[in-house]
Amino acid sequence: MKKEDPSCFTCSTRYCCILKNCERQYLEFVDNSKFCMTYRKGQPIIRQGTYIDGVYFISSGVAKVFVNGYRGQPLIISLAKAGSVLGHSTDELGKQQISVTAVEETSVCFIESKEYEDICSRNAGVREDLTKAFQRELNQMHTRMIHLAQLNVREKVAEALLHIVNTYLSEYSKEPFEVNLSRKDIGDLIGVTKEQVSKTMAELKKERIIFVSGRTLQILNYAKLRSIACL
Amino acid sequence: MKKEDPSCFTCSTRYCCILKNCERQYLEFVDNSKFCMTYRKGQPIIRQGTYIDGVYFISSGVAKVFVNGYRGQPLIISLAKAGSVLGHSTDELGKQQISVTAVEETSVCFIESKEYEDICSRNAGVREDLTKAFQRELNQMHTRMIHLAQLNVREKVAEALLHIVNTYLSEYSKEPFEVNLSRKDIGDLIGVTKEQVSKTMAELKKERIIFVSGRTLQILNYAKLRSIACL
DNA sequence: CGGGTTATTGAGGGGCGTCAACAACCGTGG
DNA sequence: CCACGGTTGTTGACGCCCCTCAATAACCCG
Repeated sequence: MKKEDPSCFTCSTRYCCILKNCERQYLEFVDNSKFCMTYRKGQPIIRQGTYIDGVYFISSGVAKVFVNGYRGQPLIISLAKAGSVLGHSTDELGKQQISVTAVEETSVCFIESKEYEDICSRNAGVREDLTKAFQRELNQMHTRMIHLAQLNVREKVAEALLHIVNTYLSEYSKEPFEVNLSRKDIGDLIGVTKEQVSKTMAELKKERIIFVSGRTLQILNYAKLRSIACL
Repeated sequence: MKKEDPSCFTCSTRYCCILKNCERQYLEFVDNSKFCMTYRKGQPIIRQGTYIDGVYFISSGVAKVFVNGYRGQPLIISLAKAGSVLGHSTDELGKQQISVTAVEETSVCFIESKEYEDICSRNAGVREDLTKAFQRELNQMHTRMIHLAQLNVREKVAEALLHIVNTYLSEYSKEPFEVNLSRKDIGDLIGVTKEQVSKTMAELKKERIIFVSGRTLQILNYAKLRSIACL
């Protein structure tokens, strides 16, 4: 799984929360002490219930972050992409509270807790960025809670599709792309059955708001989709 | 609204996340620079969209933390009690993303951002505790998301009642107590209509799992209630 | 005591989950 | 190359859960 380690200085996520305001000397330190790995489609990166003494940063790819719900139903908490931090969702004892699986080929960098804390304690800027990252994540969870609690299926599916596009395409773009998520996965993002996802997507296709064929997705009318999703 | 300020050293939340591992000299600093206030039942403590340059700590009372959802429907994110931190849910610019309202008489201490950051930068212990507090909050949100996404109304109501008891009574106790939340509020905790809350509570009462009369609540059978709530 | 808010309860209807049958797709092996 | 089994996606029928609406009751505060 090990690959030649890329440099932090030329990383595509050079301006992510941990690297952005890190002083040069510490960045060198990170660069030397990090481990890099690549996971293939479907491979687990983190398993709920295990212990990991460190933090992962995604440098490329897409992964699904999920928890085990009730009656064997998972709930996908979020889709992680380049720049996302993984592994800080632990309980008091450090046990991972979430699972992460690569949705497509995904490269990550691993930094040990000790080093990670060291950098935080010495870099006010990094610390601040990390706090902001936590806040951003909390706000995202609040937004998702509102969606789960108050939207109907059609609205939820629209929102899920926008979430997915946002993960795969850097800017809102109208080009078609390959979604490596099943209908069940999309449903697990929003607490809806795979059948309802299928039906709703067929509906949106008929209305010319999206184009779908298998796992190829294309957004034809962002304005309409956003208005359906109550955004 | 101002009252005589109580001391941090004798605070009932002396062992909360910010005070627990704070070095004595900084605790004195906090003690001197904090502002204390008391809000009456129904009074807003924080309003979504405003700017607050600091953080609140609840020293006593209960408050509801909520966001504005769609179609005028609020969603209650959590119930805050002694030891809870308020005001760190901001967007990039520092705008508050949540509202907080006192559910019963509530006392809070306010610390300015500058001082708060100062303490964090000088106290590794406090910093660690705050990170843990963030993690705990994120995990709680994940759990609530599963509830919102996967439970039916009966299960959700059971869970809401346990959440409420947990807020009002220090230990799981079977004594009756006064809930200063309307049926609508309870519904807004779980994304359910007030009518459904009413009906389900009547059902649970008939089954001798709880006793209710108006806003007086008593849990008669914790085991049963927990099993209904999938906990 | 009366007006306003809150709670209770019932009737009705539709949204959405469940189930099932069928179609499409994919990788494997003959 | 096609055959074939397994997984995934699609579509329809059915029924129940839960939202909506409305009427009545209980409560609170002046």
